[in-house]
Amino acid sequence: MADSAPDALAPAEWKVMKFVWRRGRAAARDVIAHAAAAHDWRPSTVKTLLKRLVDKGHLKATRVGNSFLYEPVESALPSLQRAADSLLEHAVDGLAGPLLVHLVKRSRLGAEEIAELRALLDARKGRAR
Amino acid sequence: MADSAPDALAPAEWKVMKFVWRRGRAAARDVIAHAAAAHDWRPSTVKTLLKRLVDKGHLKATRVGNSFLYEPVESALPSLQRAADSLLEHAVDGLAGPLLVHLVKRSRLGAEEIAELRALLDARKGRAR
DNA sequence: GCCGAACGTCTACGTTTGTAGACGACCCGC
DNA sequence: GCGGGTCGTCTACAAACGTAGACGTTCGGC
Repeated sequence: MADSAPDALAPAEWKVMKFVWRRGRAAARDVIAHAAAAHDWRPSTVKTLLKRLVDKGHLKATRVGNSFLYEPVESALPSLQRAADSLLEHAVDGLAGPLLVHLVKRSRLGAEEIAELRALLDARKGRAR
Repeated sequence: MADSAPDALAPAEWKVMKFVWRRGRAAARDVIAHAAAAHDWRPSTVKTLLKRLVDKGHLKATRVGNSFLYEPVESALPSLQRAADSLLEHAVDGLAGPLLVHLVKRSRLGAEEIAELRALLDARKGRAR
């Protein structure tokens, strides 16, 4: 059974993870500085979140000197996909379509991504369902 | 101003709302029966959730006899869209694309919806961003 | 007109989340 | 070698969530 999917992220945890994912890895001080500016969080708040994220298995902490270097255990995509899956589970009836339309409208997509999605839809077309 | 978006739904609340959305409206007894079968919830649990949903403004309760008839204040789509928006906010970097790809793969779409999405992507194509 | 079944409300309690202070350990510069 | 600053841990507490029992009210059937 292995460890499989870690616990889902709470909103405040997403914010921390998002920062660490962007950096690749970060020291507490970086996260603290960012969170102070972006969310007006006190250092203690960030420390607590970092610890919880390590406990939950989302971050790996490697000792460096007197402190830790935090890095994501997995890339952002799997977590996003799991969140997306649970979103889809909530889509009643035939709302998956309108929901996708909404998402596409709201997304900033590059030309390549648009092409990829089009290709995917074309492949789906024949054997829809 | 006005009342605007109600609070976000918690996981257990989504389950209740999903049922009510499908029915259009429902009496407590219907929800209780469904939840007992689907989630093994005690009647009290469902009653509490129904009350919280009414308090949060997701359900409207109209007295009918000795009980209430519950119906959604808004259709499922707006709630789903709000959930989708918060999902997109978590999408770091250029992950919106892969995320959409994942969603399209996981979704059961009809031919018409596929056509609509394709048209949308075509329109996006030129002035991709 | 009374009784039982069903309904909604109140209360409860453990867990998770958001937010944060206190404190002891430790490393680096002087 | 010492002191100051930084780090992580422990503790705290309110609010939200998940789950549920107790209870008073009330509607419908007999």
